Amino acid sequence: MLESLHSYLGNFVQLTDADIQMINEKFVYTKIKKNELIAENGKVCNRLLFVNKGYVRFFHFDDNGTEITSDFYFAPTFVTTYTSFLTGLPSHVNVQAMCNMEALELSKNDLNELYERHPKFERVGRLIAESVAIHSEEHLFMLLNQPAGVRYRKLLEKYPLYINTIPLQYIASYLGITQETLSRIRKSQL
Amino acid sequence: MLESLHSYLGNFVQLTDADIQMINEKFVYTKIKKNELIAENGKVCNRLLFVNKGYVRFFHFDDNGTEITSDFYFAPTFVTTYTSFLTGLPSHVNVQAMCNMEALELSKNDLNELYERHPKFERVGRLIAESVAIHSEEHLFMLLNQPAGVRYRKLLEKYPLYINTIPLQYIASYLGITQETLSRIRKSQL
DNA sequence: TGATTTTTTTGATATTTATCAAAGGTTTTT
DNA sequence: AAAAACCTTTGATAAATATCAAAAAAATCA
Repeated sequence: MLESLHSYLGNFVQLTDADIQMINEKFVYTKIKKNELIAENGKVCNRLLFVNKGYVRFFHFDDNGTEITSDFYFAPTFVTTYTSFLTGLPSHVNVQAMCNMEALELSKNDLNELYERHPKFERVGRLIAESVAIHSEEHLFMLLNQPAGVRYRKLLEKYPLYINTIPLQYIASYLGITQETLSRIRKSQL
Repeated sequence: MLESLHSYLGNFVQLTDADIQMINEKFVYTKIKKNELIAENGKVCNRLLFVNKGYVRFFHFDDNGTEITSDFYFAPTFVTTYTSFLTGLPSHVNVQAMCNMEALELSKNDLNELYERHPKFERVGRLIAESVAIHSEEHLFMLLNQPAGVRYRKLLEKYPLYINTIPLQYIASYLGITQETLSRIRKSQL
């Protein structure tokens, strides 16, 4: 578990033994059950989780009360409600574990302490922020001006391992369509 | 111009005289004409611009050859094709100046030198990356599962000063609709 | 200013997608 | 294994949006 985190961070910067020790001290092992909410609408999110197995779903309710899935993050990855965590404002999304998961948790205070103590972590923070920005830009591009069937095919190409295991209802709103429409698209593409 | 950059950066970190001098040395003044491309599809983008007046438009062509506007950035702001600049891969978008603009330019090499020399800039980089991530998440949320009229109204609320001055054709694809539809929406909301 | 080009609007029609209701499947729970 | 809960599919219809073509309006240029 910790090794998985080390190797994930190793993609961004080179870690010394001292760094690794600091990491091991700060991150706390947590178990999260399937469907549990990692972050909640209306509450400030002060957690940063490193998830090394499974995936999470981001969702919220639109003006009509319809549940909208806005994002998925697949392990190995950091998970937090980015906007809330960064700004300290209440989150407008929920984050839900889609499987029983094990994770390593870091509080916002501890993260800031890492930032203060070592510029290397500042760099990790920057690189992760950059990857988040790229991630959501990709989602954006997929949504813009392509018919739903094309969007679905692109999603399949991008996450071939996952899409067929995620309940259809969640994928639908991620693509900006209803479940019924996605069901028909799937059928038509067999 | 430089003062505007200092004050913009001052929102993120406290700058010392030495920092300011370093900034003044690295950033180069540039003029950019209306409609000029700041970055181009297929080319690697190695520029980071600080724009303190006007705004830029991001666009690309979809599979049918239709031009899609994917983003706007309004001064004062940094502008770059984020993904290309960060990854070193060719850009898949074009960035176009929407007015005659003046800007301060920083090369990727100089930026990296700033990062190496001073962790403070690493932090600025992180904070800017974070704000970019938030920016594109907001666009994403707007697109997800709301009828076009609602999306347009939200856009108006968010950028009241700008939307009425941006040519309608560009706003349309940003909202994920055609110009004709946007024209009708505008009419219906008078 | 008048001519030219670009942008926006309008109309008619086609296509895509949503909605609502109900029936089948699957999975989970007891 | 049966019951309950949940998820997916199907059908009929309505609503939203796209497309194509042309006219009107606005901006730019000579």
